[in-house]
Amino acid sequence: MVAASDDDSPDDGHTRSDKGSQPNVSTGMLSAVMEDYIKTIYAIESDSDGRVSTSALADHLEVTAPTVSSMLKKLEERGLVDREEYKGVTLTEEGELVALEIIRHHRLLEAFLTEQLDYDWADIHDEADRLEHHVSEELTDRIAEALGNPPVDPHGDPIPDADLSFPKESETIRLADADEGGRVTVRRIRHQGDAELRYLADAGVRPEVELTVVDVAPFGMVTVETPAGEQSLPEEIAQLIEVAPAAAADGVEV
Amino acid sequence: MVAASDDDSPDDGHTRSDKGSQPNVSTGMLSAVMEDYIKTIYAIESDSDGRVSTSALADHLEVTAPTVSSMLKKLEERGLVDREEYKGVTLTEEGELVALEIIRHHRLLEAFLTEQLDYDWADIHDEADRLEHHVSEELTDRIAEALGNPPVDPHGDPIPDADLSFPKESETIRLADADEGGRVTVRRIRHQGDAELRYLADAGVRPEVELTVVDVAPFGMVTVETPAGEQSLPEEIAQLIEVAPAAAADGVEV
DNA sequence: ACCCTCAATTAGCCTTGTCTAATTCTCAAT
DNA sequence: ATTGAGAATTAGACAAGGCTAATTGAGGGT
Repeated sequence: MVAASDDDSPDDGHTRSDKGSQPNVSTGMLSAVMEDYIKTIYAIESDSDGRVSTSALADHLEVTAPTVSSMLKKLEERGLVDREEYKGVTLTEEGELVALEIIRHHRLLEAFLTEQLDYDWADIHDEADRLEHHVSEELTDRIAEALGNPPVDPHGDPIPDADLSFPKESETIRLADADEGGRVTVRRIRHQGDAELRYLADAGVRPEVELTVVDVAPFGMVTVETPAGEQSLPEEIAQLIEVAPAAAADGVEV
Repeated sequence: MVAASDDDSPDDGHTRSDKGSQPNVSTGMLSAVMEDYIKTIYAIESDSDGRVSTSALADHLEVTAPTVSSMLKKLEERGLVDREEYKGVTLTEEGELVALEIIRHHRLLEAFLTEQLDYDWADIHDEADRLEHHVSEELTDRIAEALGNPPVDPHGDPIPDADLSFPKESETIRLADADEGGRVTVRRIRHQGDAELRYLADAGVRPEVELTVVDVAPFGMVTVETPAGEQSLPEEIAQLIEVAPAAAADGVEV
């Protein structure tokens, strides 16, 4: 009964055949590790234009440069990145699709964890990071449906559609650049680690919340009035918060 | 295990002092593969008393016997199995706890997929098999809570509590042993592959459904009246169905 | 132009989990 | 008691991902 013809387990990146021990090279079926590289290349590409360097990847992925170097060669062979020796890589079209797929998984998982399972907004990253590589497209789509195909995740980051295109984003400015006395709605919180998220969650600053900008100090410290009270935010933090004028964004719909 | 470290010559005490490698040894971090071995050992142990043989594991896991052999040594080192050379293994207490944890993950995931995401009852196995190794205890417990801590999964298999003890099970008999003309409620469907589940799902036979046993043929073919009509089930299938008298099991409580 | 530094790559080894081929052990049948 | 079949284990390889040490390339400063 080993017959199993369509036994697809995209799960571990091991050889899937019976006897022939034929490497799964061809297309499809990336290992979780490769997916992480692709996702990270995409992320770095997104906010620092140009090629992505070996060392930048090594930093983000917390592995050594030689490890990255050899993986980049494999990704190049798979046609997922364009590589120029000693210069770094960029994602190919196909690589970008893979990245978007993973981002879709990740953000929908985050939305699901917060909305259906009552997870704390600032505490969902690790769970989603692990799960994103193991949920099927089927499950992803069902989650999306259960949530009503949300355009953004709990941090306000846009969620690619099933066809992997981003929904239209609303216009935003940095909280650090807002006018004193202005009334704004938090739209998105950019983030890398968990520390800032924790900080903001505790301060009651999260997407959908309306703020009044009380004061912008000379060196960037921003004081805002939240529903929970007044909060002072260091500039580094204020830079991560994207807001829209509260008036223009009336209601809940966008 | 090959040449370097994994020889089990009686008097080869050290060799294990490598500095560079971070031994995840101590308890806690098992690989997904190891978890699969543990889970499978538990499953085989459950319905065929005694030690679990290398070849039985090789069959179930679809790997070769030498692969199993070397893995069993590792599991023994981790204290998860008791191993007797050439005789097979049994789970230690600790190994059993690991197994129960995985079973809890698996069955709660199955329940969640069917109840909250509208998955087809017979189609959840693969998804749960992949995910069970990657969901945290936190997530597992939240899922359990969201479902109201169900005692059984969609196949009627009992779900271990958070403390890993099984809930009390209701008394059942095999459908194949039921009296002709009797009225019964389906309690549980035992299964290994997906084929029988598909068969039964299509026949409208699933847990909670009430059946009337129309006929039990000499060689085991059982004919039942389901809400959807009359169905004839081969003996192999009827043996997988556990039922309780519909009268005795009135309501939902037991 | 020439160095010197630092990033990137190559070389070589490790650990997991898997495989095939060869060997060894067990046990039931003679 | 012996033996032979079949199960289990050992031996040796391999692919994936990782690491350290050594080497090579790219560029900026003088």
